[in-house]
Amino acid sequence: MKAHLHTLLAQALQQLRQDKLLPDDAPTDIPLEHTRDRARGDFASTLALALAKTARRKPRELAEQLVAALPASDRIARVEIAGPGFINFFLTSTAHQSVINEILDQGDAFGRSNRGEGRRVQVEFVSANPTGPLHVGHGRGAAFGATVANLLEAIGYQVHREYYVNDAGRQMNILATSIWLRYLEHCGERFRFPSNGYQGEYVRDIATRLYAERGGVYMVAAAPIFRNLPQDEIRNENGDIVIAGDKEAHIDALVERTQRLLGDHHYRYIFERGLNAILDDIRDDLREFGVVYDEWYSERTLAECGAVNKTINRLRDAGYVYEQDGALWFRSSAFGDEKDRVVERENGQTTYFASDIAYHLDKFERGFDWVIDIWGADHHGYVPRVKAALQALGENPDKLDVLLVQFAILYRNGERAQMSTRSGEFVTLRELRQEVGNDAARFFYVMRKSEQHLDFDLDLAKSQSRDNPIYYIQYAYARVSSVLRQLRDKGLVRDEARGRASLALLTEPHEEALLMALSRYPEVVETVARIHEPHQLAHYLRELATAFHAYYNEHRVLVPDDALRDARLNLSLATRQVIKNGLNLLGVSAPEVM
RNA sequence: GCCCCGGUAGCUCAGUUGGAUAGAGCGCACCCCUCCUAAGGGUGAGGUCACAGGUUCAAUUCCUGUUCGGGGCGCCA
Repeated sequence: MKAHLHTLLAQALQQLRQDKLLPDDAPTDIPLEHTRDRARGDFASTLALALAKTARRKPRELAEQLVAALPASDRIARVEIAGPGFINFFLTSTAHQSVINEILDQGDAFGRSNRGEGRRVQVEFVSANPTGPLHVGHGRGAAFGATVANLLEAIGYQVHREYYVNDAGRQMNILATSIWLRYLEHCGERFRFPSNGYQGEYVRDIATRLYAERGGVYMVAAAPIFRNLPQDEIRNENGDIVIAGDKEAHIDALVERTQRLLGDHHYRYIFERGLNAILDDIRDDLREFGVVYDEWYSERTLAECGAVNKTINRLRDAGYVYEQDGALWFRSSAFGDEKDRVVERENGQTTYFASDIAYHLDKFERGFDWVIDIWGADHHGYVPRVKAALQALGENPDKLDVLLVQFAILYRNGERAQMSTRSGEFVTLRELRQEVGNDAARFFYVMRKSEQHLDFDLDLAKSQSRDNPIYYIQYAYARVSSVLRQLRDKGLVRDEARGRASLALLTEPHEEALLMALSRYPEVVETVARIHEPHQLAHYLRELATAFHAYYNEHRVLVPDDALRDARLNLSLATRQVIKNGLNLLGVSAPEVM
């Protein structure tokens, strides 16, 4: 409908241009939007106001000429000029009602479009280090990323969902070492666990499984392991330092000792066992959350195939690498970054940043038209250097969009609840899903603008009332399903064709309001997908549900009049379809019964 | 110090990229089931859109500055 009006206005604009009523340099954009107030029609355009300046004409006069030049349309009841020069369009009832047929014809496809024209876009999200289970912060990235991907798919992009697995580097070595130490504890050895080791209960679980599978083959007496290591930092229960030390140096030395004592073969095995256990857990967790990937991309394979070194060489060849203090630096400041960045350390190891450049170069070389990264907001300072690197490598940094997601803070009984009561660690995504359910979690995570801090109210997410938007929306869906069951129980049969022939009977204000809401859906999807703001879809669905509940409360669907009943059933089913389509994009289920 | 995000009703937040009288939910005060799920609907009170300038026919929206809150500024990942 909006496109139709847009075409009409474009033709009118063209007409005025031909009649030399406008200068050649007049703007060609045509503003058109839904009105907030129905008294001002269905759509309003500020075209005349926008043209007034360059044309040096009175806006109202221009508006009159534009309206006079508008081609006739049977979908428009009348056009009014209001205020300083707004052009207000009032649609016919038939035009309002026709959206029902559109929805019923298109079904699950209603709201989808081909704006993206099959262009390939990669969405990389979550990508948490595989050193432990996902926590609630990752959950927001997962829900947001999955929804952004769904939305882009809905508007015609070919979407590739990817998880970057940081399976190389220091953190993974610390994990392998932690597992081995817990394994030794399981074997009966006693020692002080390193303060910078992975303390989580899941590490013990992996160690216990390792013992069950392999027995005592990795057993080594604890005492020599810790001999002559740099002093660890030791704190008491209150967090006060009891013995000062260098915990970083301690853990690094411990990792080295672990590798030496175990030997390469055994070390690799424990490393792989830990990595796989955690990755399997993350994969299961996300799949249960409705988040599925096309690819799990390994950082290690990048290094192993020499891509990291090759990338550094390419940067060097381009003249953006220099040596200083024994390290190799990338001159990112040449591309707007605030300072240069190390790509290879004094000890010869490449940095995480170097891997990331290679990874992003690889993304571009895989031929994506558009690359989207979804990161935690704490990584925002990282954006300029990645873009700088891409530019230095001759790629177009504008093809990369980085979307930042702020933290989610859990609240229970009005108080912060970041820590799990059971383990004393960060609440995991799995615990959250078990507590509030997948639907509420998916919905609450995307309810707020991503760059806004999210206060996640656990009590609200669990409550079954109007306060809880997810129940409120799902309830609207279930109500329509319930009406259909009632219809059957009364021995009545729905006649869709009769309903379609009787749409003119839908003249109640509540029905018109509902029709208006339904007709907005395709535009909402398109806008929300384009600007990556799923929260607006969540808000739209609540508004749609509000319109339906108000209607349902005021008028009966199952009336004796066959024609009216079938028309209302079609309207109700169209509403149900749109709710389902919208919830589907958000990864939320639409239950038949509640 | 520099960078990013935010400041809108008592609370939590929207505001369709600059439009007409700034919205919703909760909370508060009332009202509505002989009737398809009251897990619902309705009425009312509640605002200097942080502050000060600027651009514009038009600013909550864009620009500059100030202020308050959150986060980030490693040869960590």
